[in-house]
Amino acid sequence: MSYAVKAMPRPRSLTDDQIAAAALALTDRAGLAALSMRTVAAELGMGTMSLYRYVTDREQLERLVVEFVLRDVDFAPPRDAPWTDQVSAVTNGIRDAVSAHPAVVPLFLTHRSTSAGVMRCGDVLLRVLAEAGFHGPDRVFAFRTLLAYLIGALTTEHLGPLSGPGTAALARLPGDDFPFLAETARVARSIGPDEEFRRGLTIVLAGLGASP
Amino acid sequence: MSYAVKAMPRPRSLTDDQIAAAALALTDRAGLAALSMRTVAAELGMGTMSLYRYVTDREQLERLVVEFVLRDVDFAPPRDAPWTDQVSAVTNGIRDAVSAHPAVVPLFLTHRSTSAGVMRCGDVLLRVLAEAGFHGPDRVFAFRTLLAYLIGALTTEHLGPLSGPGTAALARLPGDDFPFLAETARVARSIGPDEEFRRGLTIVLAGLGASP
DNA sequence: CTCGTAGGCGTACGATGTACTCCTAAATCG
DNA sequence: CGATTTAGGAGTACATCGTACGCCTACGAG
Repeated sequence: MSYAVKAMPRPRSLTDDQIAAAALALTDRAGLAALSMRTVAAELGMGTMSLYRYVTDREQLERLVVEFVLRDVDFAPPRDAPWTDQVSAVTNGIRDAVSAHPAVVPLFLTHRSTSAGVMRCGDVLLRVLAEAGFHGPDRVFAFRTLLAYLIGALTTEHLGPLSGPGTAALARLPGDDFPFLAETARVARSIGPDEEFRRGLTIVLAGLGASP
Repeated sequence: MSYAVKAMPRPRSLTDDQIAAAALALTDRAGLAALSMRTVAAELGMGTMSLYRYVTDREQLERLVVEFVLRDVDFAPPRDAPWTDQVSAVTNGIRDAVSAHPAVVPLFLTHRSTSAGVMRCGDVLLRVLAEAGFHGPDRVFAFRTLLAYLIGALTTEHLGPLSGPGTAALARLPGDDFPFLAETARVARSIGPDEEFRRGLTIVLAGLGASP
């Protein structure tokens, strides 16, 4: 051990961001089902098993993608605006970043609790709520309600937006089986996803404002 | 063709319900990851490919499970109660049925738009909203917001209830990185999933009541 | 009893995640 | 400058998945 104690050969040729970008590009282009170790490795121009030098798991690969998408979120809620506007800013920022890549929405659900980016989102949101006067259990309920709405809205938007084919199929139903569903679907077809999300968020915020 | 026009040999030995019950039992016992064509067939005591006589797809298998779980929902909202109570009754009924089988929650997201049971839930909810005076786009927004909350709450509850290990891990964080998250997690540890769901629903209902 | 339908299932194929093992590129130190 | 050492790159292989295909046979109607 007299020499060569610190040999650091073959520097890593890939950064996490390069891997995440390749995986995200692939997913955007061919859908989440096309995301696999083999396809990502191919996208990076390397052998399948080489990818395992940079990533221990398929799960960690997915985490990289989640982190990568969330990095574009702007976390600077206007500090002197009403707290509802601040919550709106943060929530809309997250939603805009995520729904720019619809195919990866399911990954956010799976890795919700193990991603630093997701936790940063949560922390910012909780800070706004704390400054708005939410404390103790009330803050927990407010936070989880917002989170549930955000996750649910992203999910429904991803696998069946109002203006998409699912709603169209419902509207085409003969009115007998599910009359209200059919009628409402006809109204819903003309509503875009942005308006839907913002109106829903307004409803939740109104509910939050009613209690404290 | 003079005879044997109606030969119906070998009657089906399995009902949809039997298949769904077997798949559900398996999933409850061993988790959603253990649900596969082979395991369900084995649970039913038959060969793998025999299952395909009753089910065209893995997807249809999952739909059977969804339908089966939803059949236990009681759709009889108290007709002379305030509409908020009626919405609560329906929503809580769905949530109770689904969260009795936590492992299948992801299936509800995947098959949300292709299951008769799910559509029945939607129709009942829309009827209550219509009778409460919601019309046109307002009804759409109210419906989708409730749906988003329900789906989001089920999801978050499934893969990380407040009283679970995820929250505990957050509470153990050194306060430096995500101070609000850590502090809030400490408060949240003592909140049960039932209370969380009901309080969140109350918030959403308050928001719905504020607008019309 | 006969016959045709449809249930039961064994085999096989492509895709997936990943463990194991090898070869070799390259940075550091003598 | 060359030797040494460590880590990157990759081929092979295996278990598991969904499922297409085709064979055999149980069974009920005639």
